[in-house]
Amino acid sequence: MSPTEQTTKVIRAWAEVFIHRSLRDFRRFLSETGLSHAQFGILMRLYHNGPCGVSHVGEQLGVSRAAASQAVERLVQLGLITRTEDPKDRRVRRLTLTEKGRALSEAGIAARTRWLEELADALTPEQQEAITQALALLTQIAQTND
Amino acid sequence: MSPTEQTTKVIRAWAEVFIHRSLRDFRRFLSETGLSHAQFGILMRLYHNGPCGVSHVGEQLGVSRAAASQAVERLVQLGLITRTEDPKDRRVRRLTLTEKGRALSEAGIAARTRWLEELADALTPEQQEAITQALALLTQIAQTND
DNA sequence: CGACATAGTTAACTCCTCTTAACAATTAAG
DNA sequence: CTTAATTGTTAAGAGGAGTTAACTATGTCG
Repeated sequence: MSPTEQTTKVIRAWAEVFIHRSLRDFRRFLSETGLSHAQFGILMRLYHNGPCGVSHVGEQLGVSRAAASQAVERLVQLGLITRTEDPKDRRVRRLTLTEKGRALSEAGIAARTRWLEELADALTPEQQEAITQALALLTQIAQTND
Repeated sequence: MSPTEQTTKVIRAWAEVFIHRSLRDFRRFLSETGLSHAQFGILMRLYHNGPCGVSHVGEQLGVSRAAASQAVERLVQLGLITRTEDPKDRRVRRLTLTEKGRALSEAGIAARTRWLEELADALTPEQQEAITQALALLTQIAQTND
């Protein structure tokens, strides 16, 4: 069963608003911190999925190992991640977020979600409840469908 | 009244999923079309707000007029927008989407929202209805609060 | 008209990030 | 052990996209 035309329309309108607002705030965050989009992408990878090697970062970003290595180097110099030797395979550099890196990751997430949280302020408790249930449902289905 | 801890948690989880999925599909779209993020941003500006001048594009992107002019030049060469003289003020180059540019804008929007539409497929009609109402409400409030 | 402001373009330069290629270190396979 | 594969780094160079400065064309105002 395909979504109705009405549902599709609502979804697209919502997506437009979401992307527009999130991106605007996120861009400001990036320019304040001086990080590039790709650099923050690496932080998010480590934040969500834990430590990994340099090649893995490159694959996720769709760039060569060399480019990934260079990007990692910049983040290390900024004190956002650390490179340690993996005891199981000493060829691998295990990349881990520092405290500073973790804090910055969370600040970035907050920058993208703050507008939505503020939006929730404007709702009645009943509306908040309905929204919460709807988003929780969508999130749950999305995570199992990924 | 601030949103409850539970609401905040749900919102953040939802935002994470939304950004992750949308960005992944959108990145693929960009690499397939060969457009940069900023270039697509110009298309979206024209798609949503109609024709405008070069300086206006620069302001929105937060770059100099020169940079905007160069970006516009690339889009013109790609056949995505046209530059015509504004009859009211002949200094101004009126930037307009071509048919190709409009189609590409819509394809980009679709690329970012398709996963969500597919998600709606997996819902019961009652769930779809609840989601539709919730998102419509959020969209409406967001647009008036912007 | 004449001085100044505004819209856009172009040139020269810088910065960032990518690529390929060569390399070192480590592990896996025959 | 020897050879091959894998992980990561480094160097050299290409390209994208930004900046400032100079310039043209047009509009505004005293």
